[in-house]
Amino acid sequence: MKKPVTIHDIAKLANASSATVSRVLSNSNYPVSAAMREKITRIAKEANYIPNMLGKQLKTNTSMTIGVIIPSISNPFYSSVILGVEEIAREHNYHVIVCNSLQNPDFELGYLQTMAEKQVKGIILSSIAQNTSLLKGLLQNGMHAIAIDQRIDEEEISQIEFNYAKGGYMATKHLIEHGHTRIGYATSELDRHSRTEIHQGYLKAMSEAGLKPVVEISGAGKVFSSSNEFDSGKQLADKMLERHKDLTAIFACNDVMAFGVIHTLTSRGLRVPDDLSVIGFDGIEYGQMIHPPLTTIKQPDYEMGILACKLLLDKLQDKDSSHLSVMLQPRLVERASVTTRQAGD
Amino acid sequence: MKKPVTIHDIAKLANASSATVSRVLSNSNYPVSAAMREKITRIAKEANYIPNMLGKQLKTNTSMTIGVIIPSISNPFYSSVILGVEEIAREHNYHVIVCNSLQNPDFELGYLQTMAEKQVKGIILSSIAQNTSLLKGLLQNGMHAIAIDQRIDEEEISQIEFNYAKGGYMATKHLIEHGHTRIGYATSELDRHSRTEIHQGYLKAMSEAGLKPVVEISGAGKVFSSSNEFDSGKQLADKMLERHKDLTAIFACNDVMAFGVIHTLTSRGLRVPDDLSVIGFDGIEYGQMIHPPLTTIKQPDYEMGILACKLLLDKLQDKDSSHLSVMLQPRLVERASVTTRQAGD
DNA sequence: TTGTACGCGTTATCAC
DNA sequence: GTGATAACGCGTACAA
Repeated sequence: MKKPVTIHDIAKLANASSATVSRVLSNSNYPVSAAMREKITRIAKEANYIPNMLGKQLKTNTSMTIGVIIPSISNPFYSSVILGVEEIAREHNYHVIVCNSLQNPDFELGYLQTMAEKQVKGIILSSIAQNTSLLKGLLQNGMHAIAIDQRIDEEEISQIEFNYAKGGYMATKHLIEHGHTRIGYATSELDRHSRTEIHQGYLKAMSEAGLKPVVEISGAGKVFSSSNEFDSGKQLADKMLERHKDLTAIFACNDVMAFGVIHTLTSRGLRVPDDLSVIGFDGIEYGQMIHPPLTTIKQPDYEMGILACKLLLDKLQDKDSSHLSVMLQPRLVERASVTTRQAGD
Repeated sequence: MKKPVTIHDIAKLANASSATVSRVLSNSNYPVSAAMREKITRIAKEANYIPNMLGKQLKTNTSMTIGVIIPSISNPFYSSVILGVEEIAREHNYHVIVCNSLQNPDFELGYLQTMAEKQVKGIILSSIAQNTSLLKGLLQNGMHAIAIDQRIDEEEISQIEFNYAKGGYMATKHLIEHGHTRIGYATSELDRHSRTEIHQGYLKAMSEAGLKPVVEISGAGKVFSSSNEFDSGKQLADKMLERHKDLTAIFACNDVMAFGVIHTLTSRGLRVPDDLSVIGFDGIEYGQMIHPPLTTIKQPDYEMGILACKLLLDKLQDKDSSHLSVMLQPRLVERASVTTRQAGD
């Protein structure tokens, strides 16, 4: 492990000053003679020169890095978001630091702190709960933030929202339009903005149609894991079936939970959608792989990541500090888990 | 956006030297009087001091960052790996930069390069193809690497391997032990080490039992996406059913592909496992959610991430440069997609 | 126990 | 067009 070669080493080899070398190697538009430029470029290549970004970043006060804080990468919704973020980041030579908060406020704070220490100037948040004080301080010190999938009451943060309420409304409406009147809603704890909104959408659609809502809420949501959500779905379906034997459709607050619901129904010998229709929410890829393929509401996850990263980089590069707020719209994905209610029901 | 406060600012406020401030705030064990220590700590807190890691890292030549290069985060196997990596990294105050190569060699090289420029000293690789030259150069300059899920012929790289051959053997054997004799193997292109190994395991088990192998290979694998794998599974199952009408079991090279196989079988009115048994490979969580729950071979993904990160941090911290190689073992997860062959078959 | 002064690798400012 | 030289924020010999 030899000592890394610096611009000074190159300068010596090229009989030039480190200033000139810097100008050439950093693609500055500062005038340098063609001959000198060629010479330095050649020598740098021969010497296998690797620029030390720490020096550059310290000087220019810009780390080419953005951070993303999400609940968990194991949630396919978020992994799609990340994929979108990274695509845009890569195009601009930025790197992405992924932080899984696992819904733990301490982890969130820790990540936020060390991110600031590493001079990360832009972050995309989808997990901050109530720790606004630290975040507020960072914003004043030049940090930029975009919030996705979550409402943060902070003037300086651009928001990429998703119309959860409308999504919830659309899903419920879809069932109603297929003749269903006894529709249950299975949801995890209503502790996040998104959850309450979907719930509201459901209630609104039911109310408009003059139908009586049937809501079943799962116990304290621990750390997100697909298995947990799946199990919740199974349990909620069990409860619903026992307490409301006349249901003809169930709306689950996310796709994995819908998988659980379908699992329970199938296990009990009920056919989906012939005996009961099921609709999910999220639009993850696995929805098409189960039986029957899941009808659901699609959240534009990948596009969300793309948009969030674009907005963030705009903020970082321009001095444009307009803090806009975008609202993405839900889309119904019709597959095969919903059918028109049978006359005999 | 005010100018950030540095140790010099703190020094002024505390009537101390920046050296003393540094010693206190960086938790050095250098002796500082209790009074002074308390004073500096207090003032730093009041001033909302945020250390600039770039300065520290430039000085000490250590970025507390590791990089992970994988094909795609959208593959649940890799997202589990990342979760494991990050858990260990967090415990040691390291950050994780996630790089999705999307199997694109140019992206891989680019990531490797900028990683080196950012003074990342450790990386976990699962995607490097043949670009050994750049990697080799970096290793000589103090970079440390761990390879997972892939064989890299490089003396200086620790490997965390998985016994794919044994996994393939176990899956096939499991079917044979359930009385199956006409067993098809559905696989994506045999372009990765893991793929060829599983294939070999299948062949070995078949050969030992004196059975004739039936292999169907999907066309050129583009970028990984669950949908693509799923579609491959559907198509391969179609082909198999047409060419080999007497099959009683199908082994798919990954779980998502098995989902596709099951989808095709179900669509054709065949019952799984009553008419045909299906076994997968990977052990992703979604396997338990489909119908029937998928019997599969479990790769310890999360544990792989944990182990990889531990090994890497050991390398970074100690000067211990022993390059060991670990081989993780497969485990059969029995669910409900395999059954004993019917007498009438 | 505390302070001074230098260097990490780079870019920016100013002379030439 | 080129070259000294001073920062950037921090850690750390070395001196006091």
